[in-house]
Amino acid sequence: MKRVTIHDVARKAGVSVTTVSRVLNDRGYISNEMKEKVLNTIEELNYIPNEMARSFFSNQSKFIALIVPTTENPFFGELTFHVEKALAKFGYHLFICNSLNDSENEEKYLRLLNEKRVDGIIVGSHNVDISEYKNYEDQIVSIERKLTKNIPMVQSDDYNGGRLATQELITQGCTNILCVTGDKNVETPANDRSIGYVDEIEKNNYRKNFIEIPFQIDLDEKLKIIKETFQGDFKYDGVFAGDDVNAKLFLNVAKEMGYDVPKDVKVIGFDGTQSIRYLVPELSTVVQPIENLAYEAVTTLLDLLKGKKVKNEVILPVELYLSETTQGSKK
Amino acid sequence: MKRVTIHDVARKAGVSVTTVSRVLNDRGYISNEMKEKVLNTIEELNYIPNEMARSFFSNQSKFIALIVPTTENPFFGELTFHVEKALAKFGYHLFICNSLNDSENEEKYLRLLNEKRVDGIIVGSHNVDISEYKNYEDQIVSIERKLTKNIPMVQSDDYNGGRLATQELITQGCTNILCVTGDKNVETPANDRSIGYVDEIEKNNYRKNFIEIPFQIDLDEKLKIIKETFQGDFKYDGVFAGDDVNAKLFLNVAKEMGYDVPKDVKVIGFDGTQSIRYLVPELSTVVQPIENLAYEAVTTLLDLLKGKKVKNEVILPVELYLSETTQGSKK
DNA sequence: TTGAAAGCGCTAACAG
DNA sequence: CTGTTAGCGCTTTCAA
Repeated sequence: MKRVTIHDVARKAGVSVTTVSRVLNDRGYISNEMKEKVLNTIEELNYIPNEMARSFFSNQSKFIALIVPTTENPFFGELTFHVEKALAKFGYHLFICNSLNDSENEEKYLRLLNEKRVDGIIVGSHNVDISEYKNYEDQIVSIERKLTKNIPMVQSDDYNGGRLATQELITQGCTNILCVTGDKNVETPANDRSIGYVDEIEKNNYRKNFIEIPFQIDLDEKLKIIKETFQGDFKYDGVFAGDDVNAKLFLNVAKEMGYDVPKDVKVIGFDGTQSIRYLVPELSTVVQPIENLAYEAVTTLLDLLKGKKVKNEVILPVELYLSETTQGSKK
Repeated sequence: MKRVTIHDVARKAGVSVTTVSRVLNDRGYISNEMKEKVLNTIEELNYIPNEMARSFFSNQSKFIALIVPTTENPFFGELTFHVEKALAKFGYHLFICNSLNDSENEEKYLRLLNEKRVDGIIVGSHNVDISEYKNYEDQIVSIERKLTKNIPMVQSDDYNGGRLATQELITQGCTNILCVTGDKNVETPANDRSIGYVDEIEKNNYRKNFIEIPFQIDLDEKLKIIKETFQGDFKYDGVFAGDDVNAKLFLNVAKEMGYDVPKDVKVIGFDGTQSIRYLVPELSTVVQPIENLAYEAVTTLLDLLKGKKVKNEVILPVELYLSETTQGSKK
């Protein structure tokens, strides 16, 4: 069906398209009489402005891309939700890209975003050669990921989160604590979580123990890695699990192996998504301010696009949420 | 910065813009010589076609909207993920709309989608007066929601899922089974889940018991409704929970109240998202084929847009996944 | 206070 | 096989 255009409105109202445009955008001088006439005609014809034409003309798509490994993961799922909400508030729309942490995917998306002329990009993914992003320095913000010196980053206070979690385990009497990390060769503030762990462990002269579980492998593989921890004597009495999914997988394995949490081993996760807090309420965890992360990333990016000066780094505080996996049942 | 356009390429290559366009789209006759010259220039100038201009001209945004209550919910989160994947496969992009099941939001989105000229809409939301959607009958497909007679719908075999779950509970010895439903006055195939329940219960001459938990209320309110079930004597020995989130909330409350699952009461959920299967592996549930739902919805919609004849209803089979909440620990 | 006309980047008749 | 030209729907000079 043929859509009604600004010309149709102009003709019907007996005015010029310029006048209609003026009414539409509330710009320039218009007599009330004209304005009303146009408004009525718009209503009558049920005219809906064509944003594609506007975008084309103004050279602004009003789309912001969010690149994440996968929205299937609760953390990125909720992040996505809040980013969309924040963007909508400012009249922008979300263009979601699931990179699956595959650099080829990510490059394809980058090309696509370029073609689509998205106005800006928020990166929460962990891949691709940083060089690719250099070309976009004036329209990128990252979340929990350092891309280049110049690209602003928004992150949680990962270091402090690591410390809080480790401290708590120690306070609860743990002396041999395992720290689960992600890919160590990806430079991300999430690594600071283990630095926080290390600092607390060293302060107490305990032993440091690590296992590495790359984020992008599938859940069965993660399970396998965790199970290997239990081969031979399982000697840890505390686990700082890096993220909540790992933490819960760990709980599952521990249960299967007949270990009692928190009696035999205490566990603290990281992220504290709403899904986890309701679906796995027994899990103690470090809660990231996901909604704020999203909001800060969005506002920082929009400021950047406006040419404003923005902070190179925004660090938001985390909070320890304690439950049964560290404290025993609270009944 | 000024972007390089097709004109720049044409000028530099010493050809007409038509020729460049032909190369770009691989249309019409071009000599290899020309083609190569153009291709080289494109490379040299690092020319990236402006999709906004193309969309504007072709009147196709290549965006498909997905309207869901909220991607925070694991089911819709995973659905969104798979819809994006399917769309990408066919060269389309996702425009995500979180309606929060608020009809005002949903109408605002509808207006926006109209302005943005999205090519089609997939509705997985549960709100808004159906009348609103009538204007889009030729470009809408719904998932698990009947909108109008003419709008194609893709759904799981909810009825059979309800039967399977109820049967299983009965087989396991339950005689007084509670069925948790959503909003009964929203017409959705999810209601067929309780019809399946009813049919099985009646076949066995047991008592029917219902509680209603609207989807859109927040999780604390859901918890409250569930807790009320436990006021006075809790008399059920089986629960068919409508969806997995409700099921897990139920498990949490039962545990808190000192009930043993599955000894005192057996529980079966519905949805079987990957999140749930890994984060709450003990939960027995009816698994929906989420990825297929997404894929069918996308292909049906794209066919519809091409003017092809499409099925008015696609029903995909579900599968019962049995675990500890019905069968006791499997150790 | 209003309108005519140019132009955003691209594709597609149409002509050569 | 290649180029000229018009036009997609809108906004914005510029002139009246």
